[in-house]
Amino acid sequence: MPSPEFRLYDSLSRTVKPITTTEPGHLRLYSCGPTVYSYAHIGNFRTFITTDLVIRTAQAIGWRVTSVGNITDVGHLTEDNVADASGDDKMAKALQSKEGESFANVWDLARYYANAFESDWANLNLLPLSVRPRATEHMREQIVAVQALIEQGHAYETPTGVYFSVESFADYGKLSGNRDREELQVAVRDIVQDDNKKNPADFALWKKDDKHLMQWFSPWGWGFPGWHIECSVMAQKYLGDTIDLHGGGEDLRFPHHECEIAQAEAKTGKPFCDHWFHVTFLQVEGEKMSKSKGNFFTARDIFAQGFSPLALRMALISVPYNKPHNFTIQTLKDSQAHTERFQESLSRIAAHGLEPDTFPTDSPNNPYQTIYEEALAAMLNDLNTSVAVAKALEGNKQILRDPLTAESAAHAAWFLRKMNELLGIVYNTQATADTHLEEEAEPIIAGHPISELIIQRAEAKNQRTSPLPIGSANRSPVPDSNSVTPPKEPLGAK
RNA sequence: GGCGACGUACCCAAGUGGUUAAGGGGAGGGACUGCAAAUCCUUUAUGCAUCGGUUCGAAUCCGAUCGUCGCCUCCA
Repeated sequence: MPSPEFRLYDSLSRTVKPITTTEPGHLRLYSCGPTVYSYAHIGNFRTFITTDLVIRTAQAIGWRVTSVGNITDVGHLTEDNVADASGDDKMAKALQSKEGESFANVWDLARYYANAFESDWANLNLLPLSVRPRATEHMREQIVAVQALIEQGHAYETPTGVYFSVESFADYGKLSGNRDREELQVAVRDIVQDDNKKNPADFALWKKDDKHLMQWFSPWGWGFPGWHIECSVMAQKYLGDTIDLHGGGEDLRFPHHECEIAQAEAKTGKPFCDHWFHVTFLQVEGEKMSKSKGNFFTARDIFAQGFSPLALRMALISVPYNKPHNFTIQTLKDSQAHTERFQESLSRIAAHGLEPDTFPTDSPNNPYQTIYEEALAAMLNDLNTSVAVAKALEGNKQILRDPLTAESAAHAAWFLRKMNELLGIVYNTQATADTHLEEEAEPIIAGHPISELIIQRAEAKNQRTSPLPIGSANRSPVPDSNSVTPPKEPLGAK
């Protein structure tokens, strides 16, 4: 039986098109992960949940999925296009911040936040990825790739580092539309000019810097890799030269993904990836969420206000991934109520001796079959989560209306299992004792609207008061003892 | 300058040419209850930013206009 089409908007061709797999029924996808210099925020998770939904939807139509999502645990420069070596390093900066005081060094800091990230990941019911590579553990591969690019004439060494030559790769700009020379100049408008670069748009593959907090020895001396090289190298290592699908936040489209394409295709001469998805940035209470504004929330901030992780998950997917989504306290409250109604169904079903672990995987003549199929069809149509969630609620409403018998309870259990496999909003199958929330939840919701907290926080920020009203409560300044290991001497570290 | 998204009821939001414009929230009415909460039932857009066009037929396609927003810079 041919598998149904899984249609997804492709940023490269700018059309909605079916996902094709190199190997029939086997999807290989790469999703760009976070730089772990702080706790991941809800906008990060909109992106990661989108990848999770791609995986779940693919599995729902019987595909095998090999998923790779990196953790960037190298600081890089805050301004990656800046050619001089004076830019600040994200992780070094974090280490110098108030919260960073408790860490002995950047290695500890990265390890702590990477662990926190994986814990949030599980709490939000995200499926484990097949491979979760870290940049620091793939230094050799990155160095080898840079060497290859130099040998092929796509890269050159300068006194400050190694740069990729944009002119050597004709397709540079095909993803972002920054194709001609002049447009490119504007796209990278704020760069600091470095006379060592042949072209202002050339980007760093390796930075020479023997003062950097994280450094490795290379054929070009002590230094660290450019930001873009890790992803294309790790994607190709685990998924092959050509991968089926690649995604990330919309900010990564340019320059990050554009540079990944250039590096990967220049090196192998083969297409790197034919299908790209980008997740639109979240807004919060009608405003752009950004670090500089201080109105962003970590997942933990939301949990600390008494909202369940599944409620956050549901709120984040209530609007499709590629549409503007204004995240509000109202949506979060609604989602919390819906989550509780799923709980109600689960406990009624439990009265018939059925627990999620024992929910049937098969259920002939199930009256909920149609609703499930409608939800699946919505997901296959460019991840229409609004409709899929509506279907989950519709089915749940019917369950709550039904004075359950043993038979109808089994039908309901099947439905909830299938919806949960597809959307992950009914019950958590990923959280374990290791991923407990660090603090007991605060009383609740109504008295703590996020909108108020945003204002308080912004005011506090303006007045430079400390501690911040949000986030401080659940941010243990002292890392868990088991999450900190002595700084591991990495391969080639000085 | 480049790339892109959006404008549907009080609010969020689905809708990819064809019978009565999903779903959720809110609000009104009702059932249940000693009262309330919860729950259940029910009502709530002759209308889809504006104007023009294509069509037997358009919220859906095309054009123009107005408006809002995002990314390209730290950021997913």
